[in-house]
Amino acid sequence: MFYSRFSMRRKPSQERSRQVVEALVEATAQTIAERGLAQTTTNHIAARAGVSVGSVYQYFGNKEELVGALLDKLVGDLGHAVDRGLPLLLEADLKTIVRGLLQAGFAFLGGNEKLYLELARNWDQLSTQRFLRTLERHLQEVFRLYALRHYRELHIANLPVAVFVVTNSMVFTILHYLSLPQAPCTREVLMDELTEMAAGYLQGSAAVAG
Amino acid sequence: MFYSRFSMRRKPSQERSRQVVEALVEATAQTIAERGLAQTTTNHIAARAGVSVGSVYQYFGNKEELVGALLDKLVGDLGHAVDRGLPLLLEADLKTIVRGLLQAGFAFLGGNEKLYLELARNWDQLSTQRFLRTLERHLQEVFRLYALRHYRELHIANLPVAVFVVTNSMVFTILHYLSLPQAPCTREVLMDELTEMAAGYLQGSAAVAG
DNA sequence: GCTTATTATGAATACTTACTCATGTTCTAC
DNA sequence: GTAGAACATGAGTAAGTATTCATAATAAGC
Repeated sequence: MFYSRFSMRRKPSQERSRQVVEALVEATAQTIAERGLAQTTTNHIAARAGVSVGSVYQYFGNKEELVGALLDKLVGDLGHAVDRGLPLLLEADLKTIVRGLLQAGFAFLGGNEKLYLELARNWDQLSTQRFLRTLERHLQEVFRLYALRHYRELHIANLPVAVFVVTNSMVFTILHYLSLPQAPCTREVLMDELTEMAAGYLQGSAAVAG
Repeated sequence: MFYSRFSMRRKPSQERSRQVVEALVEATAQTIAERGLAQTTTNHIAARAGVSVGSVYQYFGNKEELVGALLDKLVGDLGHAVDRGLPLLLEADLKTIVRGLLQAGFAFLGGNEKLYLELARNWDQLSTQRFLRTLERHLQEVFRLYALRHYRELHIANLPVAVFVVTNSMVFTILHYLSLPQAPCTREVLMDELTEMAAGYLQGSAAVAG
C-alpha cells in the first residue's frame, strides 16, 4: 500500500502484522494531530496503536519512516480526491473551476485540519514537499486540459511557473488562515478573494517564458 | 532596545552586560541560520557568543525568550526598511509599487535567507505571526495611502482581507521558492509573475465585504 | 504434536539538552 | 581600599526520548 517508499525493516506477511502496521500509521496521524509533531514520541504512537514500542521498530527503521508512510497515504488520498472531482469541473469556466478546486481543497481537509496544520508546520522537510509537488502536478494537468478546450481565452506562456505561483499562494494562505486564532474574515470571503486573484491571473496572464 | 517584550530575568545595567545580551541575540541568529532552530541549543548559542551557558539565563528566562528577542529585532528592522523605501514608491503606478515591494523584500532577506527560512519553518509559533502581522500592517498603510491618491483606479472593498491574501501569497510563495533545492524559474520570472497576479488582483478587485 | 518462522513485548541503554547553583570575578560607590 | 552589587562560570542535575535486545507469545508448515 503506502509503505512502499521506505524499505521496511520487516515485511508483514501475516494478517495480524499488516493490521499492526495500519494501526501504527493511523495512530501516527492521530497523535500528530493531537500533540503536534514535535511532541509525538514513538512510545505515544505505539501506545495509541495498542502495541508496544518494539513493534514500531519491527516494521519501521525509525520515526521518520513512520511519518513518511503517513505522508504516502495522504498523498495517495489527495490523488484520488482530485481524480474524482476533475471531470465535472472541466466543462465550467475558469472562475468556477478555481472556486471548485478551493471547495474541494477545504473538503479534503475535512476534519483533519489539525493534522494538516501540524504537517504544514514542518513543510520544507522533504516529506511535505512531496505533497505539494503532487498537488502541483495534478493542477498542471487540470489547466493543461482546460487550455486545450479554451485555447482562445487562456494565454499562459509558462504553465509550470503559473501553477507554482497559484498553488503555493492558495495552499499557504489557506493554511495560515486556518492557523490564526481568530479569522480576519469568513471562509467564504477568503475563497472569493482567492478565486478572484487566481482566476484573474490565469486568465489575463501573458507570462514571460523562464 | 529589542529586549523589552520579554521580562528579562535581570536587566543589564553595565556596558559589559549589555554587550553580552547583544552578542547572545546575534549568536542566536547565526546559530539558527547555521544549524536550524531545532538543532540550536543554549550551549551552542553561549559558545558562539563567547560566554558561558549561565550567562544566557542571567538575562533570559528560557530559550524561547532568546528567540523572541531576535524576532523583536527583526521586526524592528522590517519596520525601518519599509519606512525608508515607502515615500519613493507612492508616486508610481500599482504595478511598479508591487514590483518595488517585492524587490525590497528580497533585498531585506539580504544574505540572511537561511535564517529567515529557518524562522519561517516555524511559522505558526506566535513569534513568527508577529512578523507577518507587522508586514501586513505596513502594507495596509501603503495601499491605504495609494488608494487616497488614486481613488479612481482602485476599488478594494475590504482592504484588510485583500492585503492578507496578497501578503501571505507573496511571502510564502517566495519562502517556498527559496527553500526548493532547484528553482523552477529564475528569481526575475517569479517576481514578474507575482507582480502580475497581485497588481491585477488589487486593480480589478471588487472585493465582497466580509 | 512438534518445529520453525513470524510477531510481540517493554525494561534497559545511550544520548541529548534545558536549566541550576555554588563559587569566583569584575565593577561601582563611597 | 574596601564593601557590596552586578556579572560570569561550567560542571552538575533532571527530564525526556529514540532505539535495542533478550525473552516470550503466536502462527504456519508438516
